[in-house]
Amino acid sequence: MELSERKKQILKAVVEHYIESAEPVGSKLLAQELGVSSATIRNELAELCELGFLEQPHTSAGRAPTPQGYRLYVNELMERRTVSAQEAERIDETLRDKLTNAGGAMANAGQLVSSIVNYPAYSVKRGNAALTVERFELLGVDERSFITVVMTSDKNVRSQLQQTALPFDAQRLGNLKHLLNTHFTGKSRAEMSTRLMSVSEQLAPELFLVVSKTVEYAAQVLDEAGRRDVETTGASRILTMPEYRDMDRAHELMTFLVDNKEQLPVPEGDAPLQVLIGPENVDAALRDTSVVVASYDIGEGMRGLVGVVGPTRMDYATVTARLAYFAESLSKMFGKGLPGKQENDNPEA
Amino acid sequence: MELSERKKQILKAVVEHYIESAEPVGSKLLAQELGVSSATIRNELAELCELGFLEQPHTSAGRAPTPQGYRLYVNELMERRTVSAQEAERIDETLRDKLTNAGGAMANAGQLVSSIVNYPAYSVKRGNAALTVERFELLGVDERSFITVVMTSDKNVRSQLQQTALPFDAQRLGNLKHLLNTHFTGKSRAEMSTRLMSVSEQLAPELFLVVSKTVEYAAQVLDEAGRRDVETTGASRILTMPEYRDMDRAHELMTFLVDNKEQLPVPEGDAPLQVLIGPENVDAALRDTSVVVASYDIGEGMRGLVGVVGPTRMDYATVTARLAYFAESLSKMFGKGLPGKQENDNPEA
DNA sequence: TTTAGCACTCGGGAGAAAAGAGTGCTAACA
DNA sequence: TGTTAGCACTCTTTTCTCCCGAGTGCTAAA
Repeated sequence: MELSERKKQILKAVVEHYIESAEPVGSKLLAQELGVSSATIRNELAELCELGFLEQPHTSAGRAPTPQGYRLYVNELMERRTVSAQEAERIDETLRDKLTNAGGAMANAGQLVSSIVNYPAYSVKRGNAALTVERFELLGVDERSFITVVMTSDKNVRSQLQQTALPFDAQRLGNLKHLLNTHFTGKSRAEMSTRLMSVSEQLAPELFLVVSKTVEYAAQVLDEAGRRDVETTGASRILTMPEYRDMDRAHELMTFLVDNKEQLPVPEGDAPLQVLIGPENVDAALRDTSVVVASYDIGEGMRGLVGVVGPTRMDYATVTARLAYFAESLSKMFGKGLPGKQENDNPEA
Repeated sequence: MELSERKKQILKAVVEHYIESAEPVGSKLLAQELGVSSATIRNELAELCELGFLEQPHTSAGRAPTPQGYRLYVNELMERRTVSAQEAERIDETLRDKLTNAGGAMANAGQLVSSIVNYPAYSVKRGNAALTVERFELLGVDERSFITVVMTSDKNVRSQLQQTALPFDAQRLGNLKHLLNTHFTGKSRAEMSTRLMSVSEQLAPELFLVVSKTVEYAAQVLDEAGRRDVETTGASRILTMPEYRDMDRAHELMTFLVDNKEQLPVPEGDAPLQVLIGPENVDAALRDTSVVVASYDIGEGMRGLVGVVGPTRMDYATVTARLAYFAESLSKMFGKGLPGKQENDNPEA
């Protein structure tokens, strides 16, 4: 059944007041706002309650939205705001300031979002499990150490200094490099391991030790790049919100954000923006929080993910607008002006 | 004036009870513990109050230690425990588990300590401002991109892929590398900048662009290595402590730990363990918290730093014992079994 | 110097009462 | 038929009071 126009108006007003005050809203306030009597409003409110959009904490209290109420609000009622010029300016500035400095964009994204929307936030680095090593390089340093350089198939480069038990001259290093590049490039982690075993038979033990160490390092690099990585920030912001006056609730959510961050929602589709309200979250610990999550383009067909976590009474209009703008800006930044990829995926000034 | 033996005993008992219960301790409990009458204890307590070691929240309450009381306790009264065998085992295990995985030791140290002592903790990566580039390497990838490898004077290696506007063949790359290694190694950040300017005159503009970009990257690497870096973890642990029942206090400390972590105490001397009690902290935000901070050896004359933050009612005996043991273990791990340095200073399995 | 005894202080908890906010229902009204 | 005014009712929150208990300081005796 479609709600009457007035009911929608009332529901919208209730949601917005509740979002602002965190307190059940009564008929009086609404009456004066909509220009009808409080009795009329009360009739409507009672019906909205029966329909499941509103609820009363107790008999003689005002109404608060149910998750279903928020859902309708987000889907239909909420004005789809775009950020104001000042907000845009502020976000752009934050982006410019922080992102050009050292430090991975992913790690920072959550932090930035959190400061932009004033809720806890998280960012997800999606791992690429299909990554392989594209090229090995070995640079001699002295007799017993050399630099291993590994370039992965997504053009990231990493390197480490490696000590060896036996002396390595330039020629040996060349041979080793050739061996690595012929046997261990373009291989998955698992393939690298099996290949390592088959190679072990053909090599002197001391040499094999060096090969295995180098391959191990490469595997480690791939692991790290392939790992899905979730970072949360701004968890302490919830302490200012009335729903987290209760220490236990606050503590529960905060420890969840820190210790179980891997379980934060990571929607599959490429929807630019997604809102999960209360019980729509699969994880029990999030059953009375809402999550807004946006994806952004990091180039080369890859997408990053940032999300915001807050009470169901979250300011959806503002959060969605700002988050959308943020994701858009970030996509743009990755699209252009990226001269080359660096170790930590951080774009260069 | 030196305190009588009995006064010390009483003070010690008060501190320990208060540490455990967070509630002012009365004469009755102490009387029964020390085998004298409560009246006697009361006299002693009154004197300890006058001397500034104890205080009363209000007239008819028990006594709680003042910072001065804690200080005496830590300096003289506290039994200098060593960790029990189980504790040691647990710490060793935690260390083995976490530290061998990917991820910098410094970043992890705080996290480990926090889980070991059950208070918020922080770790400091001391920057080395005197760092220079020891060696540049350039590895051609294709016509318009090459890998820059930078080895710093502390034998760390970092690398990035770099795009160029004009095509670069092997010979040009060789020249460029030679130029970088003759002009920009062993130089401080500032020197590198001035050297860059003087070099600019002798080079074609397109070539200079590439040089400057590479040098900029090197500078960035030095910056990052030179930056003092503080990481905090476990801030949410305070929410279970009675002194942070008050949301405002909890919020204040938590935001401080997140946003102002650079202001956490970093003692200068190489004392293995240092305790800062309440107002002994310079920072106002820490005036009613205590900090225990330990330094550990990361080899090559460098020292790392880990600290614990908690209420003045911190369990000093346990914390100092565990932290000392942790720092010692960490030093040992860095001392041996470190085959070579990696990018992130993480020891290899 | 220690102890028993006692009057006193103060915070915290239990109720009771009052205040306040908001409701549902009924009856009148346009 | 939808809207409104009025009113009794419900339930929470706040305030006030009272009382209890824990603990003290002081005094006088051992």
